[in-house]
Amino acid sequence: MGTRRRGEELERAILHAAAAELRESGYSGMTMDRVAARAGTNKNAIYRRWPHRAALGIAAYRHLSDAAMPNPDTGTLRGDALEMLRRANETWSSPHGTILRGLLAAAADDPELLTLMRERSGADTMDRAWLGMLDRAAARGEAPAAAVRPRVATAPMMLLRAEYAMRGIPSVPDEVLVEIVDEVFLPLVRGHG
Amino acid sequence: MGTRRRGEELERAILHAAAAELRESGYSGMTMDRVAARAGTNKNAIYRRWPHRAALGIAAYRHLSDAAMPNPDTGTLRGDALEMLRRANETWSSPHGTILRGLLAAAADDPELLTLMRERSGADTMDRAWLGMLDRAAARGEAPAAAVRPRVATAPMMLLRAEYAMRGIPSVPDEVLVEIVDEVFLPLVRGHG
DNA sequence: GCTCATAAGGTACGCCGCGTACCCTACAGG
DNA sequence: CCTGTAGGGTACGCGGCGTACCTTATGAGC
Repeated sequence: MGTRRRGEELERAILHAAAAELRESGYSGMTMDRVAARAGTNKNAIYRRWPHRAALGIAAYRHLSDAAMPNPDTGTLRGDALEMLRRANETWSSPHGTILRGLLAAAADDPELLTLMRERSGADTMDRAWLGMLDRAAARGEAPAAAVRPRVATAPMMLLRAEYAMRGIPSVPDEVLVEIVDEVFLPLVRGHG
Repeated sequence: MGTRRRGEELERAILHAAAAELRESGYSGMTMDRVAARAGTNKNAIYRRWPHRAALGIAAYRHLSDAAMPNPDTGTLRGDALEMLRRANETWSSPHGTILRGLLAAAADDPELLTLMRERSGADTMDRAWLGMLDRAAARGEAPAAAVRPRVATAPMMLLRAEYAMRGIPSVPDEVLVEIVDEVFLPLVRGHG
């Protein structure tokens, strides 16, 4: 039977299969044998490309989510912040996020993987978006200029992340997001005046 | 040879061995066979008491750390907060903390284990300590009464936790703790006026 | 077209770790 | 003294990762 796949085509097939496994079984359930079987190939082809399961997991996750970065502009700082948190919450509580958390958990005792993850999960982009948002609010006179600081900008996402880590899993209720904004973020911004 | 250990004695021996393995190899390196060998017994005795590795890990961790809860009273809110963060940072960056993080990572996709962990890791006690601290500050007139809220009280620890999750591992530098206090916690409290 | 290095496919295997089964042996308590 | 219970010893099944080794297609270069 002709047509033996090669190079890029095969690579995409593997990533596709790995992503599907991730979706269905999470990272801890993604086995190399099943990925190989599903991609209609064998483990050799995989190990020739990625050194170990974790690397494949990360690559597949990236392939799975090319999440566009939000940049809301509701006109008020409160609205923008809430919107950002809600989108993040949606992303993280989706199957997507479950996978991401699984990966993170697996990477927790492997610094190398952790940095790989951070690079590829767009955390930096996210932080910059928050800072930009704060900056626009300051320009509108809605926030003191002194509040435009990384620590302030990243605080809400940090809190959301921590909330996920605390609760077992699925989704953080919307009230919590509102609390983070109204009881922490906005007072925090105000407090910098 | 006489003296075959039984019941509680044996149980303690197992926990002791498991704790030692945790210390030396972390959770991911703690194998049942080695725990059994080190305790001078066999896996049967272990599985008769704990249903799986994770349960033993948690029990051993608890056995390992009966961490006393701090309750600093430096006279200022800033001093108290910094002290609390520093102690937490010390705990978490010690071998102890590494183990705890390993356990947490392992428990990440198992809600049952997560709740078990939370119960036993004294997170609630910690939160109450922070709230008490805030309350005393309010009583001294150092903080507005409106700032005495759980979300506010737990924010610094949440941020520290998130900081650990972000960076690969070991210890969060002291400057970060200071930033959390000066750029987030204190402005946040002030902002509730 | 032919040749040949290269990459894919097939398969089996080593290793390790978890959890279980089975049988033997000490020991406590009646 | 006898017996049930719990500990000890050992072996094993299973699954998953990563590796080894050989066979087979394929496309690039002559």
